[in-house]
Amino acid sequence: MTERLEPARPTGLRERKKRRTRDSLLRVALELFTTQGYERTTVDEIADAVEVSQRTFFRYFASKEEVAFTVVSMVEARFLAAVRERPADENPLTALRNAVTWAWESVDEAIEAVVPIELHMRTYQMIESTPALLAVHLRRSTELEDAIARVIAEREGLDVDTDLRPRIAVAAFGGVMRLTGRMWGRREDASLEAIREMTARCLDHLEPALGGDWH
Amino acid sequence: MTERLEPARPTGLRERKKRRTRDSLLRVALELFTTQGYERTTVDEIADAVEVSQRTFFRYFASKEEVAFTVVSMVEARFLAAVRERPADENPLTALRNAVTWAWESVDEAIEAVVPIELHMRTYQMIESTPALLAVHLRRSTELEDAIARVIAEREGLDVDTDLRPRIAVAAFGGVMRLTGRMWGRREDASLEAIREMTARCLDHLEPALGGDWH
DNA sequence: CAGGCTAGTGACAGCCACTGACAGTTGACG
DNA sequence: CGTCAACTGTCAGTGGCTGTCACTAGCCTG
Repeated sequence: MTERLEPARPTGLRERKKRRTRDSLLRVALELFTTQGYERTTVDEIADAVEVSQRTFFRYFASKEEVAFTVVSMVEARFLAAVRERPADENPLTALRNAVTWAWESVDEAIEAVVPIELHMRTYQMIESTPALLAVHLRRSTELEDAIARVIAEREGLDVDTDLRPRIAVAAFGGVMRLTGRMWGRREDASLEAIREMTARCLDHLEPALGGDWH
Repeated sequence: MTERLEPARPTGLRERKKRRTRDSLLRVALELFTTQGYERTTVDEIADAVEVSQRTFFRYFASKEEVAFTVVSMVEARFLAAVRERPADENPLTALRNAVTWAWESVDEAIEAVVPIELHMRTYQMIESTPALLAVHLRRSTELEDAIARVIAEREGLDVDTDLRPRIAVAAFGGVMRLTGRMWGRREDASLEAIREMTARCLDHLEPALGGDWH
């Protein structure tokens, strides 16, 4: 959750070199993951392609998994920040809704600053379709939701641990976000308009879905 | 999801022997996991304690993870079955609610047939507090929720893939179930009455949590 | 700008989860 | 009782990941 939103500008020669190897590792890894599959890609392979030792790979990324989630992390951090900055007079669900709308509007450039968007989209699909990664993705999502629930609770002056509403609302909201994220990864219709409309439609279904009779 | 609810009665000597080693592996593994921690327990250790080869361990359990989730799987399967058997005239949320109530009433004996309940409770806590296992647990939970959503959709004569309400309702419900499960694992107050009351209270909060104003 | 300091690296050795291949053992069953 | 198939052990190997240690190259101070 304590994630840099933007990569810091490098200063010295050393820093720049580090940044370059890191970028290379990231890009090559995602490229290999998405073309051959996550499990069928070995860390050695990635390291070889970038011409560093396997050991060096692990100095940049704590695990093979971590590479896969690097970009996702950035996007999540942006969303969390967006929620934090919503004016206090919006009610919870509205704030979340506006935050997600804002986030969607600016994802593209944010991502492109690190890797080609198209590569990230393929990565997202890969995460969703690789059991081991999906599991981690879900855990990360709940961590994010937890952070959001805290923000919401604070906005409303409630205690997250006693009042269930923040967590419940955020959990429901999180479900919608994962759904739209998946759609975006598939890009069946990935225009901003479509995503926004989709998100709105899902959210509109939330309340009625919990009502008594569906007919 | 295609899980035996009850362990089948063994017939021959061979079968019985198999069952015994499996039981031993399971019990010893959970015991070690919960006392030393999951990561600090090696498969060799488990195998040695049961006096079989490591290879044999992997013939009974596909992975180290799988052992940890053996009992959880059983409980989940029971719940799913309970949902399936709810009379068709109950509305979705009521059906889920009654299913979970029924499930809670009979978990204890069901578990005790395989391992001491107290061991399972410790296991559950361990799962929740071990990141790698928590991740898997969440993925498994969504798989279960997916199955439940299908059942609900069918009851209501809806198509899960077009109508969002089943999934949304189940997602929200799933959140509540995980919450109560966690509480039960901790056994702050684990009486059936307390759990049932807790579940009911959570469910009552669902609708209001999604409403506009919380004040 | 020389020379020391240190971050970053490669090479190597080792742990552990997991898998395939092959051979030995032991219940099942005619 | 003998044969067959199931179950198991052994062994060798792969891949993720970590510790150690020596070395090099950027950095900084005098």
